[in-house]
Amino acid sequence: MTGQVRTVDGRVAGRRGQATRQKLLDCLSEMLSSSPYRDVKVIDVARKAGTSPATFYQYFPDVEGAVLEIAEQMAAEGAGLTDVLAERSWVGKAGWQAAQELVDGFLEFWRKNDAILRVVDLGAAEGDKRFYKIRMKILNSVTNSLTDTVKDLQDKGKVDKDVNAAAMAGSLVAMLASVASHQKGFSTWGVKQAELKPNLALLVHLGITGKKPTK
Amino acid sequence: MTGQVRTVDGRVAGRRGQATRQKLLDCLSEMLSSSPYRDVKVIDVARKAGTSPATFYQYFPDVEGAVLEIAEQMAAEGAGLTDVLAERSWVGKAGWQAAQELVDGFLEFWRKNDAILRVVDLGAAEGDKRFYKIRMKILNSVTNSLTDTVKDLQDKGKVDKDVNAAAMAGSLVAMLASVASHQKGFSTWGVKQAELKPNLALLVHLGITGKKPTK
DNA sequence: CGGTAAGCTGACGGCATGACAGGACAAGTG
DNA sequence: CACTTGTCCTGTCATGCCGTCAGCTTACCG
Repeated sequence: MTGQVRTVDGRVAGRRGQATRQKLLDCLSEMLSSSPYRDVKVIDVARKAGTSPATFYQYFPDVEGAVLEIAEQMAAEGAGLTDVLAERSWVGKAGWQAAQELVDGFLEFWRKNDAILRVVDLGAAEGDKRFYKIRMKILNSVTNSLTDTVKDLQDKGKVDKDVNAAAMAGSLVAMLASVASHQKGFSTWGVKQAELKPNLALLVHLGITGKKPTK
Repeated sequence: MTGQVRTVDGRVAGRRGQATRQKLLDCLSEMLSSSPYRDVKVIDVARKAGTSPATFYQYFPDVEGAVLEIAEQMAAEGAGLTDVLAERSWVGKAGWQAAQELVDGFLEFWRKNDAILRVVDLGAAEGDKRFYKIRMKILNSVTNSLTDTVKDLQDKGKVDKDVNAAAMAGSLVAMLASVASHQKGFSTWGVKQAELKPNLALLVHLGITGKKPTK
């Protein structure tokens, strides 16, 4: 299904090739964490990986292409977000707990992968299809799960019918993502992480169930 | 207050100088709307402005510097967001209206300035102080106003005391900003703008007042 | 051991960067 | 009108990154 890993000029990559390819990706990842996206140069990545720029171009069309690759890996292995939500009840105290754990898991996931995520976010915001597809892929597990939850509650008559489940879920997820990327901004602003989380959880709970949580 | 406009090498810019400087900024703005941030080159901006790269470097240290300048202008002139909220009541039907108008105004503002805003967002997410200061400046009017509203409702006993007003306001604003940048993402996802807005307004209302709106 | 494909790199033309010195230009002065 | 002054712009240049190619080295296989 995944197909073989191929070089730009069509050869199939063998063991050694895949290793250098991966090393390049790792180094790129590191670079993205330590310097602004705009200043990440192919030559630096190559140097850091102990190889030459030409090698980089053998495996990736450009920096963007490599970033997409990293994001793809993250989306694949990083089920990360999936299990945060599996089959949870949103009624009563369990609901409050679900909201809290969702927030926790989400922020943690974002913190771990912030460098790539903000590049993906930029690409998506710029309207690049490849980027917003992968962004969706990453957020899908959470968004879909939340959407289903809302629909479910609507069927049971616990949530107003005029709520658009997908829009609500998407908005909440967007909020979490945005807050996660700008945590530093919040703290200079005088809001500590510890204070932030319960408020986010509260908003999530309000959004999903329409009611204040019972704690 | 603003001080004189100065060139990089310290001279004060006269009438003609300010004009070309502004032209460069305008062209940069356009460029940012039409091509990815990473690919915006000084030479292109200069060409578009009918001048040379050397001229660009006379007025700005680099592309980042110029972007900050544009953002600063936007923050200054673009009170834009301020009047969306002036002295509004959040009780009863008025509250629902306030929420709707806030969402409307916010999305509109973002749509108008999306190109610069997403670059500012990136800079802020990357931890650049200059960028997140200006981001705060832009969002401050709304955030502060919302914060005050929440505090006010808390004083009147209408909102739980354990809500952190600033965290709540900040989170809601972050949500609006994020959704605004990714509207295209939402639409490929099957959620139309018209459906999005009321849901955002609902969330804002829930967050601020803790209650469902009376429509 | 020879053939084949994978893997890597030196080298190169092309282009962007960023600095400088000097020319063009407007405005004020005697 | 010539002269001065200070602003404004650009030609040019050294430097460095980009992206490609030909060609060399290495690994694998019969």
